[in-house]
Formats: sequence, structure tokens, C-alpha cells
Amino acid sequence: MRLSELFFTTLREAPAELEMPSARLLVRAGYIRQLGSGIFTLLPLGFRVAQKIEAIIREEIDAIGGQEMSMPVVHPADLWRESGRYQKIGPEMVRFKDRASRDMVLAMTHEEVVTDLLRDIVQSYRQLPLIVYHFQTKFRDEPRARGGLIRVREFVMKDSYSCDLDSAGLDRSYRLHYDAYTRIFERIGLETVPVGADVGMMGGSLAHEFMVLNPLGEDTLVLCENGDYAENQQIAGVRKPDSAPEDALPLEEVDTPGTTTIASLAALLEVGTDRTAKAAFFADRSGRLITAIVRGDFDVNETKLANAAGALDLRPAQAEQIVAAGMVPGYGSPIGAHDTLVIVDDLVAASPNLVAGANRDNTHYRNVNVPRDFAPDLVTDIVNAREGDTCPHCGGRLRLANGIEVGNIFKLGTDFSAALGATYLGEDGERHPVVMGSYGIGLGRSLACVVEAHHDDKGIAWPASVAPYAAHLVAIGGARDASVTDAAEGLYQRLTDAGVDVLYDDRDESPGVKFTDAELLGMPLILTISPRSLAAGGAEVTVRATGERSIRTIEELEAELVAELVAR
RNA sequence: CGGGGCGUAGCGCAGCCCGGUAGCGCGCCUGCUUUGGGAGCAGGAAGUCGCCGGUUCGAAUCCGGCCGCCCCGACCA
Repeated sequence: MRLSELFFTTLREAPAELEMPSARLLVRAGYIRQLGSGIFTLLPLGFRVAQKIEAIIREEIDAIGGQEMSMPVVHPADLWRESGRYQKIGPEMVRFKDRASRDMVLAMTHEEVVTDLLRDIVQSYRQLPLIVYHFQTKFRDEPRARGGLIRVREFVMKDSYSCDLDSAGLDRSYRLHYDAYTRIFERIGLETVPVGADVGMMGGSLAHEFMVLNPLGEDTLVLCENGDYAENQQIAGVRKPDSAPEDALPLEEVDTPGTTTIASLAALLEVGTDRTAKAAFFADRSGRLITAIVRGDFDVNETKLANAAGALDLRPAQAEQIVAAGMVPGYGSPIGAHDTLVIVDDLVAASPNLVAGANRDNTHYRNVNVPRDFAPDLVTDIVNAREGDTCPHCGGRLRLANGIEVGNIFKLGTDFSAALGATYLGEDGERHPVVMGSYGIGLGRSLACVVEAHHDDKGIAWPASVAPYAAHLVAIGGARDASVTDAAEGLYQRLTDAGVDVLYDDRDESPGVKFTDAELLGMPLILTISPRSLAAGGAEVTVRATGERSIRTIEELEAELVAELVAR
């Protein structure tokens, strides 16, 4: 491709509203353009990268037996009513009516459609197992798009679905995807950490997320220094510290003016935050008040709390509701409370003589003991693992890191097949629900993560596997020296004819512009042909990622690039 | 949805406080010169100042409403 003909432009300065390095570079280099909040166009360069990533994913999913197909983006709402998600999912699903007033939705994911196909097509155990997949647009009306391509509302996902006879089959399909994902991300140049994860709206029993470590990532990961433990903080286990045994002392009221935070309370009473109990108040969608009690040195984990409460989602409770339940925000505890579900962290239950709210302004109790002073509805782990906590596996130190989720794998089980009636007739003559798994990779997000991982202050430095072109050919001084143009045109022609993708900067621009753009665009190799390089014997080859330069004859260069193409 | 910020030419910005002919840099077009690190000179094109309404002789500027975008939080497969 000749740069003079490519539909693109580079920008000296990125649009002010973009902060994420990948978004700034992709816009500046002419790979993407933003149309609206969380809605992007892939320009020809960006589209080529997406296609390269897609091709790698396709190879790997085909290799584990996946059959590619294509499912629609617009679905009848009734299908989603059957699975229950029409009611369960909030406003992030776009709903509308067609001209006949039928309720429709935009696809956020495709479990329902796959399951609908299964109940239509699969009758016998002989038709299983199978893996189907597609690359398709999803629309999720995120409350807040952010980070360029990292969190968008419209995006293409590779989603595959495994359909098995039983859970042993699902285990195999899950493992196949786990290994395929590991290869895929390695091939596209992403270092990922698979972490155990919450199953969220997918339901099912087991899930992993493939995370790219990135300080701007939206997820918090809990990692063991010994490398034997990696989980999303949403579900990460916590080995609780032991508390020294003490006899329960009598409840004692204490004046604590102006101490609505644990920090100020502990400072006033001159005790550690680990001697306090913290109350946090949430409401679920049905309006039920949930009071969470954790030790003052820990934070509430809302995912664990929601799972413990059996709640679909949690929101901070309104002060009026807390007061109506007999508690005082800032000085709250379940002592004397009513009309609330009380969920207590197991560490609180094991810690004697804590300071807790007295449900009166400026007043706390000392020596609160569970269950002597209030009766929990449930005692379980509802706190976040912290930096430096003890690994539940090996006793090593845990560290926290931010990550971006580029892929996920879920064991769905039979939730969808049972709800929609996707069953097969087994060898035993009985009907059984198909056992399903669901596996996603976000294309655009992966693309952005590659840029996050492969760039410098000059621009992008694509890994060869996903670069839109294998090389960027720059001709310098062609206007004065016809031999430069001849050599560059000749090399471009022969490489192109040989099937090597070359981006050829044939524009009438100054050397500075051409070099700067080449570095910004980020092809793995920059080939410079100029009077100087010709005098030195051919073309100058610069490895974009390392800056390493060397001179090759045109023939060597051709042979090398063609050989590399064949190798891939 | 709560908090904060921003909308003026393709991009980056000034002008707004204190109302009076819409500006700067880059980019773009034409010509000449230049050609190994974002060239020089000359000429030129391009803006409903986000939208609607109000105040005023007069609004980019003041007032009200709305819309859009970004950041933090909430939320999130």
C-alpha cells in the first residue's frame, strides 16, 4: 500500500479528551476515530490489525475443533425472557420495538441464541460434543465508556460456546479453551495472567479471566509472590489473621464525638483499626437493606457480599432507610437494628471486644462481641484481600495489581439449556440438558492492550504477528535522485508481488515527516532507501522495537522478508 | 446516576471575567525553492463560536434550559 493513497492522517497532537496511551497513539497514527462515547471506527490500518488478531484467534479456535458461524446482533426479546435475563439485566441492554411493536434487543452476548440453536438442531448424544463460535458485534450500553478502546459500548467479540454431554466433557472443553487462549494471547504479543473470577451474570460454576497487567486496568488482581495464586479481587480468598483469645468484657458505652470514620474513631480511642467493627449499608434491587459488618482494618467486598446475600446488585443504601431500620449512619451497628439482613465477616465473629457503633450520634460501644450483642443472619467471608495479606495456598505474601480483562472463560453448566429446553437423548434413552461453556475475547480491547504493551514515546511498535504491514518503506531524496525512486519502487513492487505486505511512503514529504510517521505507525521494520543507503550498498533496515539499524542489499532484504513470510 | 472539567476552522488552543468587525500555531490548497529527522518564502481556502431561548441597539462573551465529550466515583461479562 502506498501511503499517498491510504485513507488516514497522522496528528501531531492527540485530541485533548483522550488519556489512555493506546487511545492517543491509535488516534494520532490514524488507526481509529471516535464517533461517540464508547463508539469507534476502525480505519483501514486499525482494521488490518483487527483482522490479523482475528486470524490468529480463528486458527487457534479452529484447532480445538471450533466451527465458525455468524449469529445476529438483533434478537427478539422473547428469547431473553426465556432465559430470565431480559428481566435480570439492567439498562445496559438496549431494548426497542420493531415496526410491528415486537420487543427486540441488541445482543450483548449470544448464549441465548446458541441455546436456541441447540434445542433446534441437537437431538442425540451422537451430535455432541461441539464447539461453535463467531466474531460478532456486541452492544452494551455501559454507564461509562472509558480508556479509548478499553471500555467501549460497541465492540466485536470472538465468543465460542462449548456443548457437551456432561460435566467431564465441559471440563475438557474448558481446558481446551484455556490452553487456546494462552496461545492466542502469546501469539498476539500479550502477556496475560489467568485469574479465577466471579461468574457474574453468566451464572455457572467456574470462570477465569485472562488479564493483562496495566496500571490503568479496571480490575484488581490478587497475586501471590510465589506465583501459585492469582484471582480477581472480587472472589479472592483471604486467610484471616488470628486474634488473640480474650474473655468477652461487658458492653461499655463511650462518647466519640465527630468520629464518623474508622480512622478517626481508632485515633480517638487509641486502638488499632483491627479492634473496631465497620458497618456498611447497601440496598439490593428489591429494596432490601443489607448491613455488612467487617473489621475496621478490612474493606467490604461487594461481589462477595452480593453473592452471600443472593442479591442481583447492590447500591449504597439511602440514609433514611438506614435510620428507619434503627441505625445511625456514622455510628451504626446491628445492635438493636431491625428490618435488615445482617451479614458479618467471619473475622468479626472471631474477634472479641470490638468497638462498634451505638446507633446514637457521637457514641460507640466498646467490647462488642458477636453473637452476644447482635445476631448475624449470616457469617462468611465478605472482605477484600489486601496488599501483603497471606496467600491462602502457600502462605506467601499477596500483592495487588491492576489488570485489563482481554478474555474470559465460563463454565455455564446447564443453566441456559435447562431454561430453554436444549436437551439431547442420551445413550440411556433419557433426555439430558446440554452442558455448556462460554468463552469470549474482545478484539478491540486486545488490540488496545497490544499497543499498551508495545509502544514508546515515538509511537507504536507492533509485534510482527499483528502489524498491519510487515515493513514500512521510506524513500528519501527521490526528487533529486532518480535511482532512489527506482530502487524504492522496484523493491516495493517485488515485495508486494511476493506477497509481503509493505507500506510504502511515496509521499512528497520531508525526511523528518516520513521518519516521524514511520515511528508513529509502528511497523516492525522500517526500510530506508536514500542516496546514502544506496552508496552504502542498499537499504537501511531499522528494527522499530529496538532501534537497531543495519544495511542490507536489496536482494538480501527481499530474500529475508519473503523467508519470514513463508515461516509464518 | 453523583462530583469535576470541557465544547470557538481538520488538530491543539487564545478571546469570555469587563458585550461592539472571530484570532494564533499546526494541518490543508497554489506557486517557487528545499529534501537523512515534524523545511523556507509568497499567496489562498476554511468557523451556524455545541443547540434552543432570554436580556440588550448589539451576545462567542451575560442569564436560563438542553445536548455532547472527557476524568473521578457508582456500575461493569
